[in-house]
Amino acid sequence: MSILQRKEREKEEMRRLILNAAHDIFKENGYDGLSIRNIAERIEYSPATIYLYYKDKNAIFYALQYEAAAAKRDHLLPAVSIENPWERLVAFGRLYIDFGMKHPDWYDLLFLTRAPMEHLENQECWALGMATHSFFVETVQACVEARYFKSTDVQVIAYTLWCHAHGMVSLFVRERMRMYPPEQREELARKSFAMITKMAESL
Amino acid sequence: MSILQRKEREKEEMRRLILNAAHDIFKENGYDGLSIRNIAERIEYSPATIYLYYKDKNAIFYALQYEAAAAKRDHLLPAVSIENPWERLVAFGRLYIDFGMKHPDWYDLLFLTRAPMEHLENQECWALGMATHSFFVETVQACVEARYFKSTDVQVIAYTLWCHAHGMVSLFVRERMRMYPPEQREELARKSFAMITKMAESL
DNA sequence: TCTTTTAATGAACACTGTTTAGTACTTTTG
DNA sequence: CAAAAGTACTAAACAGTGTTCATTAAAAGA
Repeated sequence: MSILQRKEREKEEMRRLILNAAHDIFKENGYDGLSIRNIAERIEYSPATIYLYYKDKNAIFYALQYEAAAAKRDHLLPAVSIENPWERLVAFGRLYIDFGMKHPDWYDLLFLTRAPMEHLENQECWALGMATHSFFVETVQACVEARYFKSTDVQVIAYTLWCHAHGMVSLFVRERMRMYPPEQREELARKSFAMITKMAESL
Repeated sequence: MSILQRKEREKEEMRRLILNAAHDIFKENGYDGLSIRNIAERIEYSPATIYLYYKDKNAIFYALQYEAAAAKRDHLLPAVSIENPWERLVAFGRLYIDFGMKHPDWYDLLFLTRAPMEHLENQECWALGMATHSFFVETVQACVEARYFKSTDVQVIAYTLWCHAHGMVSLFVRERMRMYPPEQREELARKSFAMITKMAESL
């Protein structure tokens, strides 16, 4: 039976080898610069071999997306341990935006890339993202229960805050802020975050 | 001299013929389904001919983006004539979101597609977009002057509102709202818009 | 009419994702 | 141990993509 285990382990190692190569190329050249053929070249196998370990390029995309989701979760982790719900919410928001600004490629992969989501073959990634999202919603819930807001509609509050943060990051990532000089952009983002938190206080 | 005029006119007609074909294919199959070769096939010319009228595929992308910007401006036009600045601002926001929801492909082209913006060869489109944006900022300015807000930082207010609207539309367009059942999504967007306007009132 | 300029294209190049037939090696079976 | 079965891998091909260039056909100017 051990021989099957070894084969299984080797298969897993090969999958990792491919994914690591994909990850490196993605970091160097973005998703546009990532092709089955340059993955194959980097790991010194033929392009056809990759199809023995991943169904198609989408499968590799999904695997990368999972890595991005894990990186995002790790980035947001420091907020989890904050006791006070309002402070936790603010820290979460700040870290979310920080993640997007520092890792535009990963944010892109998670939220901006047109992906064939309808098949939801990407269950693990979706589950991970949902867990993070749930934590966010629960924090809003805690704030509501502690009467930090006048409104009690948890879903709408959470959604509204998320839209604002996502809007900021995606306008930044996709370079749609050219009307503001580069050095002003981060300041604007900071001020806008301060404004939305102030607005939320009297919500 | 008239012969040169005719040539110029014919050149312009050919550019329109190409762009109309591109526009049709884009509407039918999205930007992914748009290729130089299927444009050529539709207008019954060889692919190489297209390069006599457009530098490359990016040039066609820019031309389409301009059409999208014009469509957006037209969609927002009804708000312009509203006298009261606050009502004008609310109408503008509502129409902006409405445009994005009804024409996801165009919104995509304008704000979500990764485009080589750095060369800003797309001056006309940028100018058109800026004009629309300026109108928005001016409306915020008018609201500030009429003391609809406590804050007087026009730029930050405008940016914050834009981020929220853009966040809503882009999460919708890129299908990142699967945690909410489809019939709930529009309602959530409506409620969130109501919430941000209420927040803005006491801003 | 002859020459020059212009418009259009066929064919090629260098890519892309993906499939398939066939080879070489490993494991299992007789 | 040798033959059969199964597995890992790849070369080559297919159908696409954007783009370039030499060549041809037509129009314009002399």
